[in-house]
Amino acid sequence: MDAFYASVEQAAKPSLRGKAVVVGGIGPRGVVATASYEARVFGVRSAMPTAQARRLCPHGAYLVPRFEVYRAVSERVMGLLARLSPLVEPLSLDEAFVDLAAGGSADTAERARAVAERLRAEIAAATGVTGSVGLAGAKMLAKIASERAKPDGLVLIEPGTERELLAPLPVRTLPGVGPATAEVLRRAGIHTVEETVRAGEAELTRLLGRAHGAGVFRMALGVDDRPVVAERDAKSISVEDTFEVDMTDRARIRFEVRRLAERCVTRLRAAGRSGRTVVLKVRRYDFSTLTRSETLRGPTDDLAVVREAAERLLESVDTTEGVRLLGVGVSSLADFTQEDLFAQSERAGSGGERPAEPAPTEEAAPAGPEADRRWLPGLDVTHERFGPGWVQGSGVGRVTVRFERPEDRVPGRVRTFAVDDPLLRRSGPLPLVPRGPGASGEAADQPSGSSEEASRPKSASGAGPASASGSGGRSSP
DNA sequence: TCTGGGGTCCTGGGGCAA
DNA sequence: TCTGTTGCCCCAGGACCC
Repeated sequence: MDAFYASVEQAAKPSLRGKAVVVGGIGPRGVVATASYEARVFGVRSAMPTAQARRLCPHGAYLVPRFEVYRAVSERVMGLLARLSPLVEPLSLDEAFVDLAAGGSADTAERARAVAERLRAEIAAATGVTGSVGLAGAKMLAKIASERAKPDGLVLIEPGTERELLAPLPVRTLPGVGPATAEVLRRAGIHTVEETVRAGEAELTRLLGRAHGAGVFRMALGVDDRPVVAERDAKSISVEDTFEVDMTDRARIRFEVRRLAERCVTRLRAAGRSGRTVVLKVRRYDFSTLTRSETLRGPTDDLAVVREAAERLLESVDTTEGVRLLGVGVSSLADFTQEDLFAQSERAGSGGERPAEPAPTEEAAPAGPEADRRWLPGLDVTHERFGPGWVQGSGVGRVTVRFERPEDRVPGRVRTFAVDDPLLRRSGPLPLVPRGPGASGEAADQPSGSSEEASRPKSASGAGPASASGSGGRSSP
C-alpha cells in the first residue's frame, strides 16, 4: 500500500485530495513516515527529516499519524486477502504476501490476474483507498512487480522471464542489499544484478560474508524459495523515545528509563508474553548508538524485574555528554514466566516497591506544552456547534479546525478557536467509506479504541510497497 | 536546526564446559 | 594435570526492512 498513511488521510480529508500531504513526526526531530505522490514531486521521501521536507515542500500539509485508522483499514484489507488463501503473511500494516496456490483459486497466470483485479476492486470499495498487486512465482519477484504496479495497478511477471527482468536492475533492488552492502559492492565494481551474478558466489561471500554473500547471490539468480509464512511469533518487544532536546541530567535519564520499562512491560503483558533478556538502548548526542543487555535466569513479565535490570544496565553507560534517545526492550520471549524469587528483583531485600522517584523538572520532556499536544495537526475533533473536523494547525493560544467529512465532495470550512474552547474536544475518526444498508457486516473502518491514546503518537514509516495487498494510490474526489 | 520507531537477522568476540 | 578443540551461550554492534 504505497503512500498508505497519506492516502488514508486524503481519503479522510477532502480538502487534501490532490495536495501534497506528509505524515510523520512534526517535532524538531521528526522524520517523514509517508509522503503523498504530490509531495514526492518536490523530493520529499520517507525517512527524510521533516524539517528538510518542509524546506522542499513548504506548502504541504504536515500531519501526525493516526495509527488507529490505518490499523482499521489494514485489518479490512487483510480480511479480504484471507478470503483468497489460508497463507497470508503480513509484513506491516500496508503490505502482505499471499500464496495464491495454497488458496487453490489461481492455477494459471490468467486466473491469478483475474483474482487480483477483483481483489483490487474490493479493496477500493471497502476502504476508499486503492491497491496495487504484484504477481510472480516468488516473494522477491512479487515485490518487484508490486513496486512497478504502483500506484493503483497490477503487474504480473511471467514465469521464465525473471532473469532477463532482473539483469539490468540496480543491486539495491535485491532484498538484503541496503546502503552499506550496496557501497561494498560498488567499490568492487558491482552495480547491477547482472554484475552480481557475474561476480560469482565465491567473490560475494568474500565481500559480504558467508550467509549474506550466498543469500545475495541466490537472489540475483532469481532463486527465492522462501515460503509464505502465515503465523510469525514476535522475537522481541521494545519501546523507545527520541527526545526533543538531548538529556544530560542523570536523574531525568533514569526516570525516562523507568518509564520506558513500564511501557515495555505493558506491551509484553498485553501480548501474553514474557522475556528473559532485557535490553537498554542509548543513542548519544553524536548519534552513536549502543546497547546493553542482561539475561535473567528465567523469563519474566514482572515490571520491577525489568525496570531494575534496565536501571542496572544504565549504570554501565556514560551519558554525561548527552542522550537523544532511550529504549528498553525484552527478547528471548516465552509464553510462561519462571520467576527467580531470590535473584531477579531486589525488591524483597530492600523493602518492597521503591517509592516513585519524583519526575525531574529540568530539561525538555519528550512532550511539549500540553495545549500543543492536544491539538496536533491531523487529529480528529468535534465542535458542539460545527460538528466533526480535524486540526489544521495550532499555536499562540489558537487552534484552526477544518470541518469536513470523508464523503464530502468539496473542502470543508475552516474556523479558529481558542485552544481551551470548551465546545471543542478530541474525537474518534469517521469511517472512510460510509456504511449504507447494503454494506457487508465485516470489520468496520471505524476503530473501536479511543483516539486519546494517540495524543503522543509515534512516527513510523509505513511507506512500504505492496506485494499483494491494497495500496493507497491517489484518491480523487 | 538533519537523521523515528519497531522489528529481524547475522557476525564476531569472550567465557565456559565437555 | 595440562593443553587444545569444539560448541554453546551471552553480549554488542551493524545492516536491513517497513
